[in-house]
Amino acid sequence: MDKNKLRDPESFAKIKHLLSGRDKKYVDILCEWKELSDKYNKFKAEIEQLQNKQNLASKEIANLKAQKQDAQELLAEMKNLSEEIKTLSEESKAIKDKIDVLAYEIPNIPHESVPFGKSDLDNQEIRKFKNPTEFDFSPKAHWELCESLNLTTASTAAKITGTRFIIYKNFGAQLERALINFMLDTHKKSGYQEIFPPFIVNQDSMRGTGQLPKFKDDAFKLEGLDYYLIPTAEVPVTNMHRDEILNGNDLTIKYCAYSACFRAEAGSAGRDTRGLIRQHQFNKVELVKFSRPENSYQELEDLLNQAEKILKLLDLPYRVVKLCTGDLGFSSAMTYDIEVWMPSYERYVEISSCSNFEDFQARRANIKFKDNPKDKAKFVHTLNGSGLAVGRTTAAIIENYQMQDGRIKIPDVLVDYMNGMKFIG
RNA sequence: GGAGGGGUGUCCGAGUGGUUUAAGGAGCCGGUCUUGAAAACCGGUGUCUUCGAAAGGAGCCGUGGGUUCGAAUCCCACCCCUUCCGCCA
Repeated sequence: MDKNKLRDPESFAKIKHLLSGRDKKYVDILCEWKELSDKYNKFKAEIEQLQNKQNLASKEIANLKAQKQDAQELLAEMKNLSEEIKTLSEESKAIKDKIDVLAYEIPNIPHESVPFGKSDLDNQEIRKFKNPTEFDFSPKAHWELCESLNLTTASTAAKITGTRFIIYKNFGAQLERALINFMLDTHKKSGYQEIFPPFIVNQDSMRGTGQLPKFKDDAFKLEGLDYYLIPTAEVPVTNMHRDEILNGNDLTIKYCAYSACFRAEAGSAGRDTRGLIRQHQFNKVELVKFSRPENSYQELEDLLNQAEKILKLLDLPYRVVKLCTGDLGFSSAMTYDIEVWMPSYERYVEISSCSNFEDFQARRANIKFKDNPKDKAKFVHTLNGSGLAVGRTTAAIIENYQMQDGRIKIPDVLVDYMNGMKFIG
């Protein structure tokens, strides 16, 4: 939280207004947080004054001892002072702990341009690419096609692991792999540096990008260890620069990374149970940027275009929506979702989420930059977006590219990645 | 998994209770000298938080506790790096 913005009454009012777009309760938390912060600062000032006294006396004691003089009186006095400081420190630490807990409860402040709204129904459609696919036969759902073409098996996955896991087989496995390579190659050509990160991270990393402490039920934690399975490559890749001061000349830094993603999906039991749409483990290619604050919204537009490029090259119908305040993720200041047309659902389904976190993650992860060694370090802005969710892309291709005879046409850009194959089936 | 060594500023590195205001060196910035450069010499050079108009104060030697009037230094726990052994794709 930027304290300078809270100090100015006008911008404080604005922040409260924007936060209320998410939920009124956050305004209360913010106010409580601010009150405690002020209180804590007063404590701290008082303690520091006493510490100064202590430091000065300490030197005097050293001098007295060096000159073999008696320091008993001063020592006794300092003992009392030491006790006093200890008591005050304990009190102030209790306040600080409360402040920290509250701080992690407060979501990012939505950008001014984010539409106010309660749910995904209030999201704003920005643009559309192609019209929903029309068929002159009755199209099948991807889970049916996967079954008939022997591309996946959910039942075997259920045996070896459990529900909401999938095994890709044969050309299904190959299509998934082809898409990963196609996506990474495409992003790399656009200047994104390729990263292959660990799929397990520590608690500090989960905290740095905002997954913890608030959303711990959504994550898989390794038993007895301070390790978590990553819910997205955003976590390891953003945290690569945790506790660093970057050279301003190196910005904007652009990364792309493939990873498996692991999500407990707490609270979504029963939704999208069939097919590839909602799994505990799925593949994703992620785009991550570290930007100068003044450029971050232009960078968001570019990031969005980069993600859209994949769908355009695959020639899949999609639309872009701007999320409203009520649908906005906890850490994000502004988010565009890209939704692909899914014939079996007869609606658009999220396939990418592109967000500007401004300095929200940078503050938690302590990522700064400076142009000159003598400058004061400033927080970077972090951004990321899926480019794209691979499993959902596979599903979208299977459904949108299906033919009456039950075969699936391979999108032109993928033919080389499929060793020249033009159809599945 | 076992045994050892280590973590100090941008880097190397000294420092085992009190002028440590973290020595010294390298690098970097500025200056002197020089036709220019190098060398030499002189000066400067970490970061974060908070109070403050400023001066200044406080914190930071891997992290968190503890002992003490006072901790880089002593004690406890943890993390990370590294070497050797074991295991292993």
